[in-house]
Amino acid sequence: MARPREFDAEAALDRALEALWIGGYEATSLDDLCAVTGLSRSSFYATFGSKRNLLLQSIDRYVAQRNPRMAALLAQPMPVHDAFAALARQFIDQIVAGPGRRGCFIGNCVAELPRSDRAAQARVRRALDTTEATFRDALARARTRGELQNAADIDALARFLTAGFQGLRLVGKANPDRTTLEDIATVMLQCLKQGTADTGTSSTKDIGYDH
Amino acid sequence: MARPREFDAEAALDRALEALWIGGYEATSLDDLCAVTGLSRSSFYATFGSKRNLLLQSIDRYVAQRNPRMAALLAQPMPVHDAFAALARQFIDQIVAGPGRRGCFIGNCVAELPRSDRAAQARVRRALDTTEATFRDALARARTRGELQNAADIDALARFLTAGFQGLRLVGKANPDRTTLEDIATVMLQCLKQGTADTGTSSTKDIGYDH
DNA sequence: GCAATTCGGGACTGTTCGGTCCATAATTCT
DNA sequence: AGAATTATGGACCGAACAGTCCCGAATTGC
Repeated sequence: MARPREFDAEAALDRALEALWIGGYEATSLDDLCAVTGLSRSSFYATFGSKRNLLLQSIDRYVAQRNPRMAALLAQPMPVHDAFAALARQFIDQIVAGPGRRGCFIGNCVAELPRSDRAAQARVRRALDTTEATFRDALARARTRGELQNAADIDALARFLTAGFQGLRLVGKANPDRTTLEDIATVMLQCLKQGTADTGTSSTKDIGYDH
Repeated sequence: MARPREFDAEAALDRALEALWIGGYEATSLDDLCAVTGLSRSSFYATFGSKRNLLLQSIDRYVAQRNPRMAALLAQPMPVHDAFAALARQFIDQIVAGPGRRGCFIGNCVAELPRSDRAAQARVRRALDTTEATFRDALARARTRGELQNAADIDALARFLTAGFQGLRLVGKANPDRTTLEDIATVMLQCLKQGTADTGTSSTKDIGYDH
């Protein structure tokens, strides 16, 4: 019994997320957000409540979009090391090509948002936890496949990889140099190499990048 | 032949840097900066030129202050692994205790500053290069001491550690949990363990944290 | 087609932003 | 002492900020 809304709220959220991702929270104005979403101010407030609320929704949206894709990539039938190497390669490709040079949205938020903003801090923390859990699942599956020593601390590895990828993407944002990023990834993923170190191809450099 | 300035420009820069570090660039206003430095607006502009210029100076100042301290710590007479573990421990202590929960100023800048800001991007990139060089020096010295296999790729290790510490501090800002951070550090520093893996105490967990 | 209801454009608000400017106070040299 | 010079405080500027509001337009059920 009323006029239906003329826009797709989810699509608007996606575009707003992208704007926040590229520009940062503080530096992106409401006018910017309205322009990129195509919404008027009233529609914006009716849909998202406030700029801050949009940020929180954007964080959730980012996780909901990206995490499944990452999980799917890691679920491919290949050794864990290779799976994580594929993930690293994907990030590196995006960074070098350009579109990935905005860093990780979560990482950006962690860096920019003040400690005083409890709600936002909780969100980003949960986002990092989600990544960590996804990594842990992949590692646990690898262990049941016998790829990791049983002694291997899956929790610690997952945490390390979460931080490691954040570091990779942060450095990549400042310095989008393929060689540098591949160096980082190579050493980072050494921790996933088989315990039997004499596989013949275990130079420090070799994780499958063909350069 | 004129009235001397009544404040210490360097001390003012230090306090301004701290404010930018805590609050971020966009979220810190000129009024904030004047308040924390004690300067009036005119003195501020006479000294720093502009807010943006202050940011650039702050980045340089941060590097000039922190890097020597880090280099000194890594130059202590101990195995490289232990030296880097000491560095990690220091960061973790600061994060858990509170004052380190602002993250790394350079990392924050990388995350917040837009790609379009070429000058600032160049500065932070140089800052990361400085860290990398400091790490590389420490690793090179370790190699001459015979602590690393000659095959070890010093460059790659230095780049990895640069990214790794950034990741550690970023995660620490969002999740200041000692155990999590020690997990990250433990795995991260595995790459510095002696090639002879059977030193008896080489569980994944053990890098000297006494918890 | 008419009443009810909701949407959306954009004008509007008070505040804060980065930056400028000037009158005054403080200091030095002669 | 007085002229010259410079630092300082704070008033001031136009622009941009996040958020509010209202009224015309559009769409529904009846």
